[in-house]
Amino acid sequence: MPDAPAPPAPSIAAPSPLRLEDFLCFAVYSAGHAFNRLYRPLLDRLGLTYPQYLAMVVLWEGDDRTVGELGERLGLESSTLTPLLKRLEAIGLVSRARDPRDERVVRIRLTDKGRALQGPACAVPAELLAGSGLDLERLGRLRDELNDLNAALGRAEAAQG
Amino acid sequence: MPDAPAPPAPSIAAPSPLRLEDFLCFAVYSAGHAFNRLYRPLLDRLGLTYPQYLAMVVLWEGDDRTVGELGERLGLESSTLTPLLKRLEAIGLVSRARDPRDERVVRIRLTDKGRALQGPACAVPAELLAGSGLDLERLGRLRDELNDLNAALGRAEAAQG
DNA sequence: CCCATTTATATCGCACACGATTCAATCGTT
DNA sequence: AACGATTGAATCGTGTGCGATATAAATGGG
Repeated sequence: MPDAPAPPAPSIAAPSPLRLEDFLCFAVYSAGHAFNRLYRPLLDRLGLTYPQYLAMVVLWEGDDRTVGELGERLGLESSTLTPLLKRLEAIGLVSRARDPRDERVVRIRLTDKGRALQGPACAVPAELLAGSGLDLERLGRLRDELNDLNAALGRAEAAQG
Repeated sequence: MPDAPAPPAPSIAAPSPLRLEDFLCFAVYSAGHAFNRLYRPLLDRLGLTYPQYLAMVVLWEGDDRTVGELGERLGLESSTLTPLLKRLEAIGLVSRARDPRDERVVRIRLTDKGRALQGPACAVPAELLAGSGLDLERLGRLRDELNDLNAALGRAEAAQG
């Protein structure tokens, strides 16, 4: 799979062999929406959307990246990133400029305002943690499992794509 | 958490206390995109998008549901579902009709064409499984962990929302 | 019975997300 | 030097997603 129905449900002559709860992909899909909903009110205070926040996290890790590098890190296409980065530019958090050494490349840099947002942004995950009462160690294991899954899905895509 | 950076990374005077790999929410976000990309070529043959496929799975489980019931099951708002269901209607897979007993309610029913799609659709998860070479038992555990996480995130949302 | 409230769906505006395409700049080969 | 192929980003069209709002139908209190 990824999504084969669980054996525990025998489904003897079941009318539908497809049960939504058995889909790993649906669990992932739902968790994505749940995170989005939980992050929204916190990120609203920073004036960021959730994907914009992730892009800023990458930029806080290291400045002066190309659109392609950001896309590779985030798993997004230029057709998604270009408008997103233009919005970050419009609110004054980043600058976008063609690299004079290679005019095909656009380099994304943090502005002072963008850098200043890092402090408040660091508080966000901790706030979420506090509000959820979840076991940190277990969440870490889950994250590692998901990253393994992502690697496997990436290989599957490369193999069949 | 949900997203606290892992303890294993001490980040002694690290320039950024936020590392993308440490985010559970990013692992979920990426897995969602990965599933979408893997499903796309298979679902293209059925003429469905990934969310449309999930909606059809719910309808194959049981027909004649209201928009609200589908939204509850899928975790989607009417503002998302209404256009999606209109597209399913446009390609002839479902019918949408006001309930004569309560004209506020719209009932979604499968057409013959929609029911006929169930057979081919059942093959899709198995195809994905075959193409990925993943351990079924481990995937089941991961799904269960994610569903626990979803429940916890739902509680957190209800508490703070 | 009437009006205020609630409920179910639809509409609108904004922001992803991607595939297909386009365009300019660079690279490779000759 | 020239030109075809490749690369990096942007653009376009389609389809989610959601919050805010709208609308119509049902409900309830007086």
